[in-house]
Amino acid sequence: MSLVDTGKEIQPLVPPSIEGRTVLAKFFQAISDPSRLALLEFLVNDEHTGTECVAQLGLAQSRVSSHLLCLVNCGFITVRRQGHFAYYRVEDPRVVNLVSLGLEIAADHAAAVAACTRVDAV
Amino acid sequence: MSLVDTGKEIQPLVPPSIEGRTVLAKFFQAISDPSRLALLEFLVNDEHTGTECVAQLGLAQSRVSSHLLCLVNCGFITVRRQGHFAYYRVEDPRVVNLVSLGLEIAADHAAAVAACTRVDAV
DNA sequence: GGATAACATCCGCATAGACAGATATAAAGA
DNA sequence: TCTTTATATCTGTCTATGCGGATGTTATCC
Repeated sequence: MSLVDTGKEIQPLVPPSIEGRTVLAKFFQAISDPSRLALLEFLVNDEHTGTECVAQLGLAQSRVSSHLLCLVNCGFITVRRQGHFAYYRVEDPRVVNLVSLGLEIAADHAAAVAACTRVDAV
Repeated sequence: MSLVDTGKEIQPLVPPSIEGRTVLAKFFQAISDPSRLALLEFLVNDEHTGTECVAQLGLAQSRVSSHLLCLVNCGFITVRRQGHFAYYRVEDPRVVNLVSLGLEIAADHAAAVAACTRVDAV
């Protein structure tokens, strides 16, 4: 039951339960980190191994591995294991739409977003 | 220049600069909190004052005020000030599409998302 | 003007999470 | 088997951020 484009029908935008909202919040949190966004960019057009992702980001291998597993768990990328390699890539086209739409909205408010301290305005 | 539905053209999904990715990450982080998602749900069909939002969420007024300002800064809701009241609501229809699409994808991976510790898998 | 009400900001606290380094696991090759 | 390589997990540290309470600011009402 898609909630997209339901027009005037009053449907819950987010789950009414605390559990449901927590899951949705965690889902969005997966793409709330510059390193994980860089991984999405790197994996959107091509499949890459974990080692290639480490080289691309320049972060510790342990950190990149955790980021990749997080993105897999939350459904942003898939992993294909072959031998002792893990090949990651963005497979769900909805992910591209989601991030692109976010970028489009964020671009309209870039200055305010950058200035937003998010909690306890300085 | 919209990046949505560019088909096969290779366009950056996320900004190539660290600054751009940081802004996009902060933007998504605004909807990475159950309380702020509850506010979006509350404000998507009707305009409400800050006091009404406090009553709806059951959190401290200071906290709800910070959440609302965060959502305003990041472009998720708008505020209309009249007298000593502030009326908030979701005005940009893209916000509804963004959150709905997120919910749709998250629902397909709900169990894994809930289990995801996001960092340092237990 | 003084009191009240609505909202914003400041403060300290507690926890979540990003990070690097060390270690564990698993597969491939000598 | 032993070594090497690729990936995953564990540990400790530091910063970010959600929280309530206190205070500041502005507008309305008496």
